Amino acid sequence: MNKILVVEDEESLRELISFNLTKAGFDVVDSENANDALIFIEEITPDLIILDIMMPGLKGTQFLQILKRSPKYSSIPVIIISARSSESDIVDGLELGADDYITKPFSMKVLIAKVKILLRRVSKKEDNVINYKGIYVDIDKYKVFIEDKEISLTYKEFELLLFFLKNPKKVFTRSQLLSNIWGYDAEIFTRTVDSHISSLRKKLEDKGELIKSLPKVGYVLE
Amino acid sequence: MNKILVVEDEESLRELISFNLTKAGFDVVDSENANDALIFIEEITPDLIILDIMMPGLKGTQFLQILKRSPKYSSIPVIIISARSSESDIVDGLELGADDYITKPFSMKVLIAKVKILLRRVSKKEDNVINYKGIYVDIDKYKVFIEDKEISLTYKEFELLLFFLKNPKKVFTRSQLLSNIWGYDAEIFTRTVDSHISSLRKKLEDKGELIKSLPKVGYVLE
DNA sequence: AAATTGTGTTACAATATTATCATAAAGATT
DNA sequence: AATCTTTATGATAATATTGTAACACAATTT
Repeated sequence: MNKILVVEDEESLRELISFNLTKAGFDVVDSENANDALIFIEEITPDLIILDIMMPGLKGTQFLQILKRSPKYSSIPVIIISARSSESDIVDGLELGADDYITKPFSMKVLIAKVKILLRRVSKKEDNVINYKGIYVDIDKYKVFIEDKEISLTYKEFELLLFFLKNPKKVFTRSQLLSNIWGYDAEIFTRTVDSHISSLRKKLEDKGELIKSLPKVGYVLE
Repeated sequence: MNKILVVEDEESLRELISFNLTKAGFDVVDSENANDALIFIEEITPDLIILDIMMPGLKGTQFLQILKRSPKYSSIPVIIISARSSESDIVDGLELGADDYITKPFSMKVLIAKVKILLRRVSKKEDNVINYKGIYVDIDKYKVFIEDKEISLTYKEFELLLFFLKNPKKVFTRSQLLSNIWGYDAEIFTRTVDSHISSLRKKLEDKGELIKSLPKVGYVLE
């Protein structure tokens, strides 16, 4: 999730922007002045900054200069918002190093679209994920969430869950599971699978009920 | 010198834009329709495109779609110019993949400032610094700082850290790390990785805890 | 040449995971 | 209902993995 820092002195506008960005799925931190903003940048290193250029105290322009001179943070994209819409204001803002300039009043949808564009180039890698009935698995990260709450699985539990998720509604015998996940060939009589199913079900909480057992056959993820 | 392709059907505006861009030091090619523009792109591969979205013949939107679907040219930045200024027009244009949207009538100075911004970002060579959760790496200088304090890493430790920083939160097996950092078929035991992880963790002090080990899987930078 | 540094290997203790087993629970069959 | 079969699950032992210090050797520096 991308982090956005909103620097705006006017409370109602700051809250409106924060609310809309949060709703759009961003992780928002806001600051009512540029001095605090500099501290936040150190702390959270945002992926993008929305900056009101006219503020009491440290001016937006000064803030932008400081930011753009810092090798550490100069690459963070900045969108300026400003009530001033004259040609020279816009050109000045952009020449200071801002990546976009939006004049007040502005549309939240447009702001969000512009935020997305600027972030598009930064985070282009797509995730390898599976989402099935409230079970969310990020395969590359080895992470599992049930209804947005992360749970921790062991290797075998993870592999087992992943196998079911890749083959939902298909019934597997214990030997099939053993050969696919454990790599065993022989038709061994063992309760090992049962045992792992049991602990997986418990960790999946109510989603555990999605793993059904079919007597005399095996297991399915419904 | 940067090459800019201007796609605009209205002759007077096309000439005005071309004239101003040329005066600003750009190498301009113009096209009065989108079909021709596609040919120019093949021939000259411009660094940036200025596109009127409403044109007879092949529409600007269609042109943009074709462009953005082409892996070869999808990264060329596009500035849309349009008489339509409604919120939905702007959002649609941006979502199609444009990098900016300017409504007619517009200021030439602003257009040029925006062109410069987009070119600045493209021409800026890929980041040679990484800043992640208090770990700051200057790749060219081979320097690593944790919370502004410089630490000294060996070559392998540095490469290992860099690899993790470039792929944060992704889990890698020891073999993956070996092949990515040590080379193709380095005849090396996987426990070597553990060893290096261990020393890297120690040098990273409290940040060392960001490198997590996943039993039976590998390591991740959280 | 000696000292230092970087790297890969090994050994062993500390951890974590997994398989197995015993027993309970559930379901089927008569 | 009684009996038999199958599944669930917790405890525990067995196994596998990981962390790290120690060491050897090569490369580099002094």
